[in-house]
Amino acid sequence: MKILKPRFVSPELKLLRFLHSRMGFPIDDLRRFENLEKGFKGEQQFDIWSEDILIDGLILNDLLFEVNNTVFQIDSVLISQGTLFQFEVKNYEGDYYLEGDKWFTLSGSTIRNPLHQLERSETMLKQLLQNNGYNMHIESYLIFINPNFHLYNAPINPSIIFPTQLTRFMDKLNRTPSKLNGGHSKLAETLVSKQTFQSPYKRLPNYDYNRLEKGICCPHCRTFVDVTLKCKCGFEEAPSAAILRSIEEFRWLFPDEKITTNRIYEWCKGNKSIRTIRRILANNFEYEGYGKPGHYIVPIEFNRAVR
DNA sequence: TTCTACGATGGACAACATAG
DNA sequence: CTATGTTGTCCATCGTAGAA
Repeated sequence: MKILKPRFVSPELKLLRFLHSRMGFPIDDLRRFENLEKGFKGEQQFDIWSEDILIDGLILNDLLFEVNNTVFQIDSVLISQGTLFQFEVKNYEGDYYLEGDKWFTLSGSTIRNPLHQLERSETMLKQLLQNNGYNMHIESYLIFINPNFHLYNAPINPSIIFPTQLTRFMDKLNRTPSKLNGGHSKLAETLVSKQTFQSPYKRLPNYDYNRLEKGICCPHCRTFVDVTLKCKCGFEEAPSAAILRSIEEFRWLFPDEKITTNRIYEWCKGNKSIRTIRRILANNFEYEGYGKPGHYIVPIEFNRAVR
């Protein structure tokens, strides 16, 4: 098994992390942030689990497509010789129950039926493949990755893989006969190239520069560090690395703002002298202009998703 | 161990470029 | 013109790696 497209923190989650350390969130945004964070943890767990897939196959993670003006996302795809496996990973924790085809948490709040979500993406995926001249057999699975998940009134549905079934499901996957050829790589490339991009900025809470807390955040625990750049969590960082990381955060949060020495000095809230900031900027980036309109050219690592 | 040299840092200040 | 922001230079201080 080969991972053709690894999983990264999504731009939106990245932005939310940057923002969350610097401002309070309205309750809806906070929930959304926590859900994304939890979902990502689940996907990471799934990635660890999927390392044991030993068949000749290709894995593509986090695919985002648009078919018929509808956007859908797939957590993970495994291309084998005869079958394209689609995995929707859920990191649900605790007790849930089913009434008919309605899903509830034990406290009684209703959640979106993940099976509908799964069927929907299978339909769309099938169509996407057909549009591109493929007619591959698709199998979709809903993977509950968290061992502390339980579903009362669970139906007998082979598309659902509960935590206790993960090992046997893996065995089953590994018994899938599979020998890939160039066509499969072509299919994988097609899928990667047919992706769509969504602006990560649309669904963020409102924020403005003046109301964000300034300073340098520890990349691990996301709390502010003091002038020593030694975090309470034990993480320690070289000055230039810390400043460059902070510039990166600023760049993500304010893609249209010009990067100047003073701006970054203020953003890092005097953790380092303005002279040091300038030196680090000058050592790492091109400078354009002079005086008031002068600024550094800091490349942004994503260019299709901006705005 | 102590000493030394060097690079990184930071303060002060003058010179320069541009917006308004 | 002034205000703002950047650059370059000079110089003192600090921490540390390597020499003595």
